Amino acid sequence: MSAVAEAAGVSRATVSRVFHGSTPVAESTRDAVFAASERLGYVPNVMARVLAARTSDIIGLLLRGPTNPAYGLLFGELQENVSRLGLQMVVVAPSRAEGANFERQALNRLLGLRVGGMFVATGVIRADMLEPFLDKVPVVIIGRPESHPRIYSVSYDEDDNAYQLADAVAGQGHRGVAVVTPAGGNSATEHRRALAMTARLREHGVRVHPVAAPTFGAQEEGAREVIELHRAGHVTAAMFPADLRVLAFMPYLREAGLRTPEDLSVTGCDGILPGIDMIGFTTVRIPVEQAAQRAAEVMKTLLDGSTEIRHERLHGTLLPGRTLGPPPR
Amino acid sequence: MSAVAEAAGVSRATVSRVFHGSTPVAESTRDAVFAASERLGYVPNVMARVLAARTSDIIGLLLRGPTNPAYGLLFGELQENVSRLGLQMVVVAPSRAEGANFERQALNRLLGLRVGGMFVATGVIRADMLEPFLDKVPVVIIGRPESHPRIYSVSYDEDDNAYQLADAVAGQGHRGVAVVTPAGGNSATEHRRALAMTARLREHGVRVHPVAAPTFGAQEEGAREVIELHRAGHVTAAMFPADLRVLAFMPYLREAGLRTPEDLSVTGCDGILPGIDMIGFTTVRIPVEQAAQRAAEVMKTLLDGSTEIRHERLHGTLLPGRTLGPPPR
DNA sequence: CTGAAAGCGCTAACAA
DNA sequence: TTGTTAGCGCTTTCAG
Repeated sequence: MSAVAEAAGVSRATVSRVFHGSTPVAESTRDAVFAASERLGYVPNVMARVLAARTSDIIGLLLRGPTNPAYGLLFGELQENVSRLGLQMVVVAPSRAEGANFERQALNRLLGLRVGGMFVATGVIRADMLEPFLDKVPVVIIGRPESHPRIYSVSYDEDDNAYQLADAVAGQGHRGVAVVTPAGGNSATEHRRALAMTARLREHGVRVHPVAAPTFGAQEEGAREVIELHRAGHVTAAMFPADLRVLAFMPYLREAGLRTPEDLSVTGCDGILPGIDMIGFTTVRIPVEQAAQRAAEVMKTLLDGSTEIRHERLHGTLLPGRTLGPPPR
Repeated sequence: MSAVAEAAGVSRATVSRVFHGSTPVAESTRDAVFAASERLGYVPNVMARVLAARTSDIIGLLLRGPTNPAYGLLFGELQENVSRLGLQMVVVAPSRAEGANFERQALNRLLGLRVGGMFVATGVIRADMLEPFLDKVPVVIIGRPESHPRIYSVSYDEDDNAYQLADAVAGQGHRGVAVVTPAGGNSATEHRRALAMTARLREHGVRVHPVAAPTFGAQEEGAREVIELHRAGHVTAAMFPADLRVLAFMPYLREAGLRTPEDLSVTGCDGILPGIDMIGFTTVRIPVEQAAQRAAEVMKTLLDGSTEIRHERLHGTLLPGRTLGPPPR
């Protein structure tokens, strides 16, 4: 910076002003500074800037499982929206290699960077873990229903998603349906979806057979039970709380010599997977793009001093596919 | 920090030592410091630390298109490997909203953070753009063939991938094949794959019909031409340089009333998409996990002072699927 | 509109 | 093993 200042024949303070200053700078000086920094290849040191300014326009994203296409999409969309608003974004992902409280580690990594705001898109960090930082950093939780009175959240209306699917299944005339139901501790979202599906189906007078799917990460959990239920003539359709689960289920179906929807209808949820339309899943598409946009907008207002806290819920849209048909006669 | 120091009855330097110091600290003092910082909720300021130490163990990842599942997977795997080696990682993604040279912007964001090392996983940043920083920061390019004498790279052997697929297609007895060939400026990788496929097919004595696919992002580019070529009886198979392109092609195929592989065989490349096996694409699976592992290991040695530069190429494995069969008679 | 000077929170010799 | 003392590169009053 001193080099640039010297080359441009001004003080360091002026260089600073040219780059970020609120104070006006003479056109000529500005040009001189830009020219000099260009020539010298000057890249401002963000660390020093943040340290001195005690504030940062870098906002952090705590992202669970970038491997999951739904999170990948969220990342991409947030990035677009955030930079459209003139903010910067860096991302950290928790890693199991970081030990027991690995999500905590990732959170600290972000906090250590003294980000100016935080997006939290992970199921496991609990709201009260964030509490100590609320005074220092605006936080927006994305994708997970949250009702903390001091934390803004933008999430999906999972109940509505489930209802849409349940209505579609019931509407086809199915009277016995398997609902794969993951434990709450593993995926709050999937758990909730499954419960909502079950409730709605019952309202329709459908006989529901819940299938437990306790293990985290084992997407095929419950597959055999579903097949059994079908064999025994108890169900003509199976509802899964996530597309990836349907995907994992298909080989079992094929192995059992069954076809969908002729023998058994199946539905998923998410609608994000590229090619989902090709495979033809009946599913609900969650509005990731919209969530990203809202989250970015909200962050902006929060950074601008707003203190209004809301918990927004976005609606998904039913994606009719060929895996849902009427029950076999 | 001063607060902690005071509470623990030591100097700030000692607090610093307890947290990161190479110098030994008495057990008792260490405990006192930890106790105090726990009580006061002290989170070290990474910015200040980096500024003072002039070095950082945070390594940055410049990631193109997190929306693409292949990049998402790379992100996830890198994160695991990196933290297993005791390093931290932050990620930035270029955003088109950042204007013309948006990749440049993202690069600067990373440089501004004064990361201790950089992974570059994006097709567009040219090696010579990185040159000015090579002295300051070790750089590892991932996924893109690179031969810069000062930049380490870990990439996929795209020629070999293409050969495997071409051999499989030729082996089925196809004598006329369409190869969708994107322009080099858009995706160097896909361009290279297409050229290699073409060359290999020709070695097998196959008649190749290149189909230009100039537009970036329009995955369905070339679809109609392929259909035409088939209609005219020129080709019995179509090779695409990426799975996503195959995916985009399928609706056209269906619309034309054609089936695969009975009427037309198709192959892709990447093998990353969840459900790819279900769809049954014939493709090559690129070894993302292995690339991530190597990249992390290499980064570690580079940070430890190694200066050895190599350009590693990893082999993919053929994923036979049901979209490739013998030509119709 | 611009310069001087005082830090931001921390590390790294150098002494003790 | 610990404290003292300079900074790291930048921002921000406060005067001019």
